[in-house]
Amino acid sequence: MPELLSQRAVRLREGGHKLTHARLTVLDVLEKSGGHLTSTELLEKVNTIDTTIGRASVFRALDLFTRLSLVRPTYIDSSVTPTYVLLPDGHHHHIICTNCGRVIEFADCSLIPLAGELETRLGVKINGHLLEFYGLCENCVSLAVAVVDK
Amino acid sequence: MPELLSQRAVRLREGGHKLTHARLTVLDVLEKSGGHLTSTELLEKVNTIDTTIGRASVFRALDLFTRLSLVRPTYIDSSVTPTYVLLPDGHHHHIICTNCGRVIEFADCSLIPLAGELETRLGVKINGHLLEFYGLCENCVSLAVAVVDK
DNA sequence: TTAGATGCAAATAGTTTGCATTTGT
DNA sequence: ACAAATGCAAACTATTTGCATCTAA
Repeated sequence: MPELLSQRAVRLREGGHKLTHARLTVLDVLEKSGGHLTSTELLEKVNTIDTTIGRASVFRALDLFTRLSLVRPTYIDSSVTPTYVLLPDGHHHHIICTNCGRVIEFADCSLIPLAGELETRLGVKINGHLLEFYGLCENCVSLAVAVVDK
Repeated sequence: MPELLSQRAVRLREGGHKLTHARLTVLDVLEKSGGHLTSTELLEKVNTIDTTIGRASVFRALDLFTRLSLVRPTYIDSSVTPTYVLLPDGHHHHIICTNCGRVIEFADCSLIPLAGELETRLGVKINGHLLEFYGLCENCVSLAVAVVDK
């Protein structure tokens, strides 16, 4: 357990949730790993730190963190188990490399005006959105160029 | 099984894959549903059409379709099982009513400049995107207002 | 002190695999 | 004809639940 509380731990407490050993350990592992862990990987890492923390608590922590938007499950390529990413701020999107599966996050998105326009034009009320770009990451672009160059 | 082949079925065949009854049925269900089915929902719907189609074939079809980019697993809200969306054929996007499940399509999207900017800033190559808005459709907005008015 | 959280183990859900059989081309 | 795909059932993996106990506030 870390001595000083991370921003996210503070948000946990402010949400009226207890800062338990299990939760803080899960959060710590996520923060140190940079995210993109499957629940199984997470469980393993948590258990190398503390063998007594149970499977269920890890899942319950993930569920809670997701509801609090501290974390978000993502699905890359055809894999079936989600990987969990830390959400640095409330709003970000992904560029997914269709070659190597790498996920790049970016924060800015220019959709608010579009959302507003759709609301007035179609009479709907928009509360959120999902935006993902697909393509090649920097590495895979280079590889593709290298292949072409041959 | 639909009498005339959808665009996606054609792409399947062009990829050298057989147009089997199981695959066409899965595709048909996906296309008629507007997407966002979990594997379990999909399996159920497929089995209301044809009881003899097995679990495994549905999963194998989903896997194949994903590799061919006909479909993509996505996440909405905090649910843990992916839902499968059809990747758009032409260029259009969805507004999904989170209350009644209605899907509204719209064509215009202002993402091309953003994509271009990301390409230069991050060194990636962007080939496509998935954009969905979540909210309330016109009907459900009215209902919500009615409730508030009481 | 006590509501909320936990660990455990058992139950359930979701997915994959091996193999004999069938089917699309 | 025959490679590819299927259905089935069993294996496997991932997640959830019930409950007695513990712990952070």
